[in-house]
This record gives sequence, C-alpha cells and structure tokens, in this order.
Amino acid sequence: MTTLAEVARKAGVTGATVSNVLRGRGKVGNETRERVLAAVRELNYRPNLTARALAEGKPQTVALVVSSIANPFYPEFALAVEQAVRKLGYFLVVCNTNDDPAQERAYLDAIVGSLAHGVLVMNADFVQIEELVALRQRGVPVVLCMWEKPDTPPPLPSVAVDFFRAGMVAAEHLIKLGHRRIGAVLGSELSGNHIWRYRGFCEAMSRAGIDLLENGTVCGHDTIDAGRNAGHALLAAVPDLTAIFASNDLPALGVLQAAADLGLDVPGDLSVIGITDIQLAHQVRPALTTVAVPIQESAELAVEMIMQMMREKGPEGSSAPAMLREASVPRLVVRASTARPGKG
Amino acid sequence: MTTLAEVARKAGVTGATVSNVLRGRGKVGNETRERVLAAVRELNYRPNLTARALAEGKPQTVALVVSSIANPFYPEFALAVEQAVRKLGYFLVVCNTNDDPAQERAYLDAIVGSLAHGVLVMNADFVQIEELVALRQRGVPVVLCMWEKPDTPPPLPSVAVDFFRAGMVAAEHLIKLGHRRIGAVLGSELSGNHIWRYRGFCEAMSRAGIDLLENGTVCGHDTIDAGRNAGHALLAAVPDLTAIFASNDLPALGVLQAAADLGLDVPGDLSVIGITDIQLAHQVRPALTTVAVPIQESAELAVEMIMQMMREKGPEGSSAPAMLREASVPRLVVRASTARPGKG
DNA sequence: CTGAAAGCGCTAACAC
DNA sequence: GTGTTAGCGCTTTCAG
Repeated sequence: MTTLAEVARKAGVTGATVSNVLRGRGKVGNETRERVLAAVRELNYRPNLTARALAEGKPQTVALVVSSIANPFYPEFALAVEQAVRKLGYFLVVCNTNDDPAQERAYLDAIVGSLAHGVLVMNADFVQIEELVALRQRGVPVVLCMWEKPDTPPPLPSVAVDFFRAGMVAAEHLIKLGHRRIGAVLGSELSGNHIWRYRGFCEAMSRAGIDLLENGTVCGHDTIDAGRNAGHALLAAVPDLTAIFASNDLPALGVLQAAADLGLDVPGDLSVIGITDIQLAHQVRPALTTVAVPIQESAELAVEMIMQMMREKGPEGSSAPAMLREASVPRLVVRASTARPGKG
Repeated sequence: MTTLAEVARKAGVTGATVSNVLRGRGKVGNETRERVLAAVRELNYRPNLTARALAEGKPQTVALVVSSIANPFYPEFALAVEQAVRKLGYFLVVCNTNDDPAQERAYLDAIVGSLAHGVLVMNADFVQIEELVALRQRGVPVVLCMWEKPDTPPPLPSVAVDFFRAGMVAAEHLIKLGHRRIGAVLGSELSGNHIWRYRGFCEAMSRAGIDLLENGTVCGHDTIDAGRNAGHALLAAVPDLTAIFASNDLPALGVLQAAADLGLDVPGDLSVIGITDIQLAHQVRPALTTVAVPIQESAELAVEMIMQMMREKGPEGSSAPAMLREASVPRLVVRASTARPGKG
C-alpha cells in the first residue's frame, strides 16, 4: 500500500506538504503541487482513511441502526440516508439489530469505539432508548429518524413526522368517499407505535360524527402477513364493512390479500387505505391508496441534524440544534384501492 | 473517551497488559486480569476500533457493493451477508453505487484507502469489472456473489448459482403441467445477465419437443414495471399463451399485474412462474410459483470466501481459495400462480 | 508474567 | 511556502 511518505519522497517534499495539497489546506507552491499530484497519480496513492480518522479523532462514517432490514420500508429510507451522507463525504454503516438487544448493544459499543461518528436510528420503538441516551451522554451524536409521538418530547434530537395528521387524512378520504362503516387494522399494539395514526383516524371519524364500529379495530404487527390475519379477523367480526383503514402500508397490503382470499372486490366491495407510500404500494394490484410520508425529506433532515451535531463539541453541544424538526405533512395519494361504497 | 492508557493507569499496569487481557493474548496473572477487568468496567472502556484497525493494518469491516438498493432482492441478500460477517466480528459497510460509475469509483477508492478489508459485489454486471480486478491486484480481497455465466470463468473469486438449471426447472414445471404455448419475459437484454436462465428454459422446451413461440420472448429490465410492460406486449403479440416464464421474480410479478389489468385469471387463464423466490413472491396474490435460489447460502459462501482471502497474504493469495464455489441447486416452489392449462 | 518502546499512516501546530 | 515535530489509541515484539 502506497503511503503518504512514499508520495512525499517521490515528489521530493515532506509529508505535510502532500497532506496539504491533497486537502487543499495551507499554501502550497504551484509547481510543488504539480509535482505532488504527479507522484500521487503515478503511485496510485489513496489516503488511508483509518489513519486519517485516527489522527482527526473521528471516523468518516455514520451508522444507521435499524431493527429489521426485512421491512421493505428500510431500504427506501436507507437509500435516502446513504445518498445524503455520501454527498457530505461520509460512509454509511448499516447496523441491523434484528430486534435483538444483545446485537444492538454490540453495535452501540462498537460505535462508541468509534465505528461511526454519528448514529441515525430508524425505529426508535424497537430500540433500547436508554442505551441511546447513554450513548449520547458519552458524546456520540444520535438522532431519531421518525418520531411519531407528538405528545411526548423525544429524549433525543429527532425528526418528527405528523402521523396523527396522516391518520386523519386517510380517514377523511374514506369519509369523503361516503364510507361510514370503517374498520381499522393497526400495525402495532393499540398503545404502540401507531397509536397516533389511529388517534388521527378516530379524530376524523368523530369530527364527521361517525361512530367507531364495535370490534372494528384489530391490532397486529407491521407486516403483510399480520395485516392479512387482521383483515380476516376484522372481516369476520364485522362483515358489512365498506372500508378499512390500515395504520401502515404493509398491513394494508395484507388486508388486500385477505380481501382477495375472501373473493371480495377491492375497491368495489371494500376500500382499503394505508399510510407511508412504500414502493410496493403502487406495484401491487389493485394499487394501494395511501398517505405518503416524506421519506426522503425525513432522511435528509436527519442527516442534516446529525452533521450539525457532529460538527459541534461535547456531549450536549453548546449551540445545540433544535431537538425536534418536523418534516412536511403527509399527503394523500389516491390509487385504485379506494372508491365510493356500494359499487360492488 | 476513555483510552487504553487510562484503564492501564487505573489498574496500575501498562497498556500492553490491558491489551493482552482484552484480547486474551499472552499470559496474564489472574489477579492482574481481575484488576484490569474491573478498571475496564468502572471506566466503561470500549476499545477504539479505528486505532486498532490502524495498528493491525486492517479494518474490521467488509463492504457490500450493490448497484441498486431499490431492488427488493438487495435487502434479503444484505441481511444474510450482514449476519454472516457479524458472526465473525466484522461490520458491514453498504456501498450503493446507484449504477453510477463515478460513485462506484469513489467507493472503491475509499476501500483501497482501507474503508473495508474486503469487498463483496452483488450484481457483477452493473459494475465495472475491470475496476474490481484492479482492486484485487492492489491486494484487496474481492468476491462476486452471484456468478451466473457457466460458460465464462469469472475474473474474480465468485460464488456461482446454477441459473441455467433454474431456467430448466421453471420450464419443466410448466411443461409437466401440460403447457405448450409458453412465452418468456426476460429481466435483461437477451444477451444480458439473464441469458442462462433463458437458455435453461429453451433447453427444457427443446428436450420436450416444444417449439418456441414466434415473438414469444420479450426483453426488459429487472423490475416489476418492466415486467408489466413486457407482459402486456407479450400477451398482445401472442394472445393464446397459456403460460409465461419470467427470468426473475420482479418481472414475474409485473406479468401478474399485466394479467390482472387484462382481466385474465391467474392461474386459470394464464400460468406465471418466476425465479429467485424473494419474499414478495409469497406476499402477493396470487402467490407466485417460482424457482428458489439459495440466497442465504450464497451469502454465507461468499462471506466464507472473503474471510479466507482476508486471512491470507498478498494480492494473489498463496494458497488461493477455489476461485469458484457453487451454491446448491435452485428448487421449485409451487404456489398459486401456476396450474394446468385450459382451466379458465 | 509484565513493562518499555516502536510504530501503523496521517494531521496539525508551529518553526524556518 | 515548506519542513519538523508531535501525537491519535492501539498492537506487538522484545526485554526483564
């Protein structure tokens, strides 16, 4: 491996000068610069990032902690994050905890051990928040990427997405279409991560003067399979439903499948709406009507925040960045899974 | 940040000793060890990976180069890779080139600059192979993860998957079901990446004495959308098709959509089969019959190879590992998208 | 068994 | 403008 020193020798200068021309710092004579550049080219020199990181005291990497790489939402977000950090010269290290606290702990330890300069956390709920707070106290910049609890201030810098609003928008769409008997499928416990989406749904319903259905809400997980099960359960419990609100696209897709299993026509017999607008939403048939969440924007905001924190000094950052930045509001994307009721 | 030295001071020993107890090297007195461990715990010490990497001359990371994180196959493979490398104490750095040679170059430069100790490349065709070969010559371990060209020996260590066989298996399934008028949708150019899958398909057809249809093959990209377009084109050109072979699951899913668009019942009017068995395949309705490729196994083989290479010395590794290791054969997974013809 | 010392390759003051 | 000089935090011979 060619080193700085070899380049320096070949160019007849000292290491400091090479470093200077490479990083554009300090003043370097024009002809010297040329000589150095030539040597670099000739020797095919590439600076050793590890050494640089050690010398600078910080690695050029940002970590993205995700609980499950299996959720298709993950790559879309990761891609956005990767591009944002790359634009700033950083690299992305993926930390897939697989919902395993031990695995998560291992990653966080590595991060403290300067695996990464900053950490982005995707699904704060599946993660040991206290561990993250401890990490932050040790001086590691941390930001939560999708805070969805408007009632509680996040324990760490976060980007918030208004999922309450998303829930409302979804419900309003259904209501405007004329639906009254609307069921709900949640991708989390009732008290879990999706609670505000559901509250938004309920709010819209009550504003419209529509009562929630008895047994009209089924909770599950944030997966297609769970959504399918929930869909079946819901449809069995309340057969005359005309629409189903799902708290996320994955379960919504599952509901679509349940409808197919039962021979129900969507949207003729049943309308279905989700939240997020993952790619799959438009790739499935019927294409899913959903409330699009600003994925890319959230990723960019999160990266912006982490960069700012990384630029700053100690644990608590003297000129601390706003602890909460809000991404723009979710917006309705009408596709083929919703229609006026009774068309079937 | 607590350092080795601080721990050493606190334990009343020297750095070397701390290092020894931490890594289990050398002999350390039992009581000394205890003292050191106590200090470590007390100070919450975590070794600095950057410094360690510098001192050891190699980072604890492996890079995975992918051309497009958008392909849903990516996360499944990445997950398998991530878990395999983690098990060995390495970290995964994701390098998403986005099909941009400049971006790819930037990553490879960084890797030479010891971003990673070894590189796994997923989609060799979308990548500048020569660059990878150059990388290898500079001493960086590189392995190609899914070599699918049985006729050309790979230019680099690779794990091969028998896609020719996969194509045959798919076709044979259709044929055994009684189909004769079978179209093909390719997720690449005819001469492109999926050629061997297609050749396998053709081979099975000819062995069964079935002629390929005139205009019965449409080429496109490896995406759902392209598959849908191809499906429409194919169905328009050869309306009396009873089955379609797709060279990959994504295009197969697109064909499913095209069928839905046209009001065709699958599998009543049309059978569809894909290759790979990505998760989506069973999440879609009708669930896709496909030929499962050993994703996890390939990932593990690839990781095994890269680890072996990393253990060895120079560019060409004295006791070079087999340059080609083959993953087990693809196997048929029958689901709901195929049936005997003429049931519609 | 434990300590001392010499780097790994690069950066960052500060001299010249 | 360019060279000198210290490290960054850890590993690793090699003495003692």
